[in-house]
Amino acid sequence: MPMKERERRRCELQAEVLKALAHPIRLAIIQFLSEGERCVCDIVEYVGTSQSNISKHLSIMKSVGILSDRKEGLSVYYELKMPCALKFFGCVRDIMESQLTERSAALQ
Amino acid sequence: MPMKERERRRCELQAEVLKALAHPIRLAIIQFLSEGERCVCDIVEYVGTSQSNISKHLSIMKSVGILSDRKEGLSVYYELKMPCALKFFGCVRDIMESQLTERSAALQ
DNA sequence: CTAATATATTGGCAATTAGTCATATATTGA
DNA sequence: TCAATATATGACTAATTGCCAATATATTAG
Repeated sequence: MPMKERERRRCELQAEVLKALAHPIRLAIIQFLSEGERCVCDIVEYVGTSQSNISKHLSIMKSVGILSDRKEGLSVYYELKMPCALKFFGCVRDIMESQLTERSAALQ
Repeated sequence: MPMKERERRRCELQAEVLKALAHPIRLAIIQFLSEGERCVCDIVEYVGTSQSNISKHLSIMKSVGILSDRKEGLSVYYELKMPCALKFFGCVRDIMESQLTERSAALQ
């Protein structure tokens, strides 16, 4: 039997959050923020791309609730609101590793 | 200090896996497969889009190791290789709910 | 071999996304 | 008030993604 409308909407909402995670720069930011809140200038230095680019990625993650921000003087500090994301990355890493294992096994 | 090259590559690989998760139809398929392996025809019926569309989504997920497949006669059965994904969805749901709470609080 | 069925693939187009550059906004200090 | 600094936003382009329709491939039955 076909899926329910309610289920469909739930998937759409989840996909929005996941899309906001699914970018290498945004993952790097999350990784960096896992150590604690940081100002935009430090994130720019760490990731190594333009300030406007970082600012856009931050606003994408903030808009879905992954990050929160706090202004202090000229600086804006961002904080990770989704510590569980880090656990998940371990799971993603397992997938990647088993993939590598399979690929190298296929080469034997 | 700027992030290391190795770290950058790790983020790129992780982003590939996350991108393969970050689509409403693909999440619906994962949800469906969490109950056990299913053939393509059943997935098509459950999700309710074209067969070619489902087939493409399946191949995207298979290519990054989220799914595996097994052929039996005319049918191809897909299986979820990433049970941890389901745990993560609980975390995503928390984010979504706290977002809703904040939004409705903002309306008060 | 031929027809029927299940699945995969291809081409083309519309929509979305990522990045850059330039500019706007906000805060602070002089 | 003015200059300097940190961050955000808007316009634009290039690249990517998602979908459909049509077609290709593979398996089985007869």
